[in-house]
Amino acid sequence: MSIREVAARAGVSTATVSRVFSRPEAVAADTRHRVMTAAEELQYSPHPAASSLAGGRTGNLGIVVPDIANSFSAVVIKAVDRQARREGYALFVAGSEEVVHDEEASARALVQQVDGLLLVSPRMPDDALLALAGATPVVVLNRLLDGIPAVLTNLYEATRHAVEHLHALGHRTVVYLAGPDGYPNDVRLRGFRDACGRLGMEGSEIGPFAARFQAGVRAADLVLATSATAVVAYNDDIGVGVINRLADRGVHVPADISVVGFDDTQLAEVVTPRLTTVRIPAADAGTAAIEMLLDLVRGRDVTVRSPRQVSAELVVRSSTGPVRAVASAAGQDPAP
Amino acid sequence: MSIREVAARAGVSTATVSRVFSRPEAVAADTRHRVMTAAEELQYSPHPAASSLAGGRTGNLGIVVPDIANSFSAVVIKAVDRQARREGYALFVAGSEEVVHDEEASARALVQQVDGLLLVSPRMPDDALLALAGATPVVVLNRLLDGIPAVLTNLYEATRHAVEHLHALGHRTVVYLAGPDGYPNDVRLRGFRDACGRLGMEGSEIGPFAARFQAGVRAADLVLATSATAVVAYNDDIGVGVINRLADRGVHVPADISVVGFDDTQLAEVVTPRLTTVRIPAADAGTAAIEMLLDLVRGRDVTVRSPRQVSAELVVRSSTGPVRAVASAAGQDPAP
DNA sequence: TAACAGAGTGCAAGCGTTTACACGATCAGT
DNA sequence: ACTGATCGTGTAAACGCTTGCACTCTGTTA
Repeated sequence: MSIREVAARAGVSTATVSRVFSRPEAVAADTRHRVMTAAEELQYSPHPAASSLAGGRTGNLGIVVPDIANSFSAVVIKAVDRQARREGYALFVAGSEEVVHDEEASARALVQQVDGLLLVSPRMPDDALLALAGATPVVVLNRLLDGIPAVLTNLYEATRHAVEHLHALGHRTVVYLAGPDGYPNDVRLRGFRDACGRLGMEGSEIGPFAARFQAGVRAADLVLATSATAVVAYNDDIGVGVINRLADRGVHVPADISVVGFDDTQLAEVVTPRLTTVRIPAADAGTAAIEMLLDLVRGRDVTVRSPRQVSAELVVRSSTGPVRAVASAAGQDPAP
Repeated sequence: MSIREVAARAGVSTATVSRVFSRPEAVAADTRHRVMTAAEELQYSPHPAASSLAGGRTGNLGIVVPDIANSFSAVVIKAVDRQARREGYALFVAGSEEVVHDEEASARALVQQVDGLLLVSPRMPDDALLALAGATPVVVLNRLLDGIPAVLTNLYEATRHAVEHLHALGHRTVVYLAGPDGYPNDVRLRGFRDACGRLGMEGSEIGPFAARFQAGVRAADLVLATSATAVVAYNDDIGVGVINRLADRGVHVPADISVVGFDDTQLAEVVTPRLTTVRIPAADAGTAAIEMLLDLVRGRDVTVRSPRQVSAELVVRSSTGPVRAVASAAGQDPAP
């Protein structure tokens, strides 16, 4: 089951067999057929480790994400896996569980056995990132660093839209529930602050929280301790956690408090009330990233291209509504 | 940055350097230190492809799942990834998107570059599975096949409990919404049928459906076309889809129809009404599977052990309730 | 003191490919 | 008929590591 036995059976040299598998068009048609039948009869297929060693290409790609079980990551992975397989690559996956050290270690471990690496919302220091990018083609999703090809979302704008939406509903005091430190949180936060500033709203922040349901549950009580009438949560999981806890405490959404999330997870469509959220097209982002990576791997584009944008947008549902008329003259509630 | 340069710098042979990295205890302490400092100064680390080729071990594990973005799969992957990294293995992930051919192809592609393979709910034919298992250590999750180490859930019993629960609530006509063909669906179905038979209930089946929210939405209308008062859905996604659509059609859960799901996804706790569901401890299952696999890989246990069980259990929430008293004598509703 | 065990190290033969280079054959252009 | 491309194939040297075997030392044991 090595190349030699195929070569012997087909009456050719190992070089020819090798070429049949790597550059078939460089081999005469009849020779090629002879080799291929021999290979099939022997159930031969090239040994990946040997190919990598000799050829320098591994045929593998790698992706490292903050949390595999997180819906956003999972969808990205799925899209990437799909595309990778279609292009004949196998995919390594590693989750950093949000700890920088593991993230770096995973990436470094992978770098030797992949042809390219995709980093999702990486939190490692700039120089670590650059070092990786020096060792293998790297594309990042959700992070901006000079010299590294990136896929970004227009989350800054989308966050502003979310805040404007709340403003339009009459909210004037609003709180942002921060997620784990890093680019994705930063850009939301900037968008939030800038929008609040521009619109003259009173915006405050609590956190950081883990990007999970339970963290949202916990956050809800902190929110109630403020005078905010609306909350912008780092992601849907947190947002839904907030909604749940608010319900337990008898606070109505959106009548008493409005909630908006991020990601447009399946969750968002399914909770009661349905969650207003900023949709981030995870699958598109994943696909865009893997495409850039493949271009890079194949050396198609040595110049580092400008970051590619996928566009997030606010999806308005039922978890946001007009602020309760506290001492307002403009009461417009119909009598029951 | 090859072993030779490290050897030269440390004044030893390449064999010694190799041993320092593979069996450090076989090298004298001072030599080891010399080698390690040399390696660090040179930023050396062994080339995986070369090690695999020469040593026959890859240091990689692989997992193939039906759908990466599905919450159950994602949690399994997360648990497996965690454990694998902890043990020094890198992890390949492949999603079959529920198509048998892709599943087989992925598994076969991986088999050459891993030391062991974990298949989650595989649907490939028995002989394909056995062929794989002949080529590399294989553990399956959610499938039973003689000679292949497996991790199973006591889903048969748990399904029975679900049906008994419905029976106790007075339901007599119940429908099962099937998921994709395969072991996981089979065992639910058997449990369902047997329980219905035993309890004298009228049980029917519709499907198969894709294991997704939208499929559940679609299924809901089919359910309403029957006279069933309760539905057992293949998983939470479908169950939640059903609930959603029923709500849209003005049918109340659980007042008019009861719904139970499987998996105890985050979704289940968050929808309104909260979903009664059979909890399958995905993380435990993943961990158990990877542990078996590692034992196998390390040759600790050549005898194929009996399938390991992780235990599913019914979690009763608000989506199941007493059947509506149609023409029953035992009305017990308090007047409003 | 001889014999021997064990620890530590080096030598060198692989592991299964890829690919630069060389070679012969075929073919077009002159 | 001669030159030079072009095509198809073979030869053989890597690629970077592991490991069986042999060797040299130190101790131990008798």
